[in-house]
Amino acid sequence: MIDVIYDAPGHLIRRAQQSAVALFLEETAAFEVTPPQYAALVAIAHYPGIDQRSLANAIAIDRSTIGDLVTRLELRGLVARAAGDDRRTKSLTITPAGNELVDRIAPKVARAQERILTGLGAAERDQFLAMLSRLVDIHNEASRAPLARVGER
Amino acid sequence: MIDVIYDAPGHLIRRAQQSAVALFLEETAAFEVTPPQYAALVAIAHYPGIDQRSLANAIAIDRSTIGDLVTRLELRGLVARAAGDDRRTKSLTITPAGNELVDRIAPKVARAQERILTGLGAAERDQFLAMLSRLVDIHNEASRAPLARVGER
DNA sequence: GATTGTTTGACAGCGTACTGACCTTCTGAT
DNA sequence: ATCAGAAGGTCAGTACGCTGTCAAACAATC
Repeated sequence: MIDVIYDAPGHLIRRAQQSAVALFLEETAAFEVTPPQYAALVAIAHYPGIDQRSLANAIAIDRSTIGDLVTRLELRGLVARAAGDDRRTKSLTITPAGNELVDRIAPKVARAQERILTGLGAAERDQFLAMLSRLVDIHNEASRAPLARVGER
Repeated sequence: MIDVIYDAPGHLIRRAQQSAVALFLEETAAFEVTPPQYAALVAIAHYPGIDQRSLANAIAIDRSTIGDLVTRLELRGLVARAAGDDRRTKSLTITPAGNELVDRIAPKVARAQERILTGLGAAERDQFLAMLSRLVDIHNEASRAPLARVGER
């Protein structure tokens, strides 16, 4: 038995991530959207005109990953990319099709998030999420894609 | 504020995974080994002669990912790949260099795992890991790479 | 012993994540 | 007004994770 690995927090987190994604995709299969893509759509819908860098910060995605992700959303007509006032930036807005997709997929996403916590009671869920949030917060700067809420510097 | 995303278990798990990997790589930078590669090395060391499929199952890695991963370890001389008795299989063993690397890197890995839980007290760590293990266990079959310990069917 | 079905490993193709480098554009200090 | 430095976006390269497909080898059945 290689419990050194099975009990390692990092390994457990990796496996949790695998099943969380699997559950998300299972619930939302009809829509062909990945978790990061969904996060991007929601963020763009909330912050119309946001630039790519801020979007990446808002959903904790690496700056060199966000470009391709946006391209895929753009190709599907879910997002529009225009030149910003600052000509270095791209101004992102969600299209009607994108908005409709977000509305239709939201309940499925909620169900997936619900299912991820299957097995924990109500009180445990609160504890678990509180501890997880604390860890994520503490190590926010460790990753190359620290989360920075819109408006923060 | 897009709390719909910030509070979603899936998003928190994704960010936890990002920082867990970052902490691992930070601690073990000198060795140029990724978390999955380390898990593979440990598993091969524990189960000499293991085939690729069983290795993938033992560390919860997708079957179509394990081949490339083993190739990288092989190219670095950390693992040896030979034909198995069953000629479909490849029999994997760790090399002396691989063994030495595992020995030298182990304390760094332990420190990374320790750091991942920074911010939680001793009792909280136990609770957190217990809940995380339970979730991972419940959804084991949801992912394409369910963990199956060596010897299990 | 030939057929059927399963298992192993490999591969192509897509999406995410990160590193490091680059060009363009903007900002701030002088 | 100029120039150094910073910021936004892109790209090449590497690694992981998944889907789907394929050929080779094995197993089970008849």
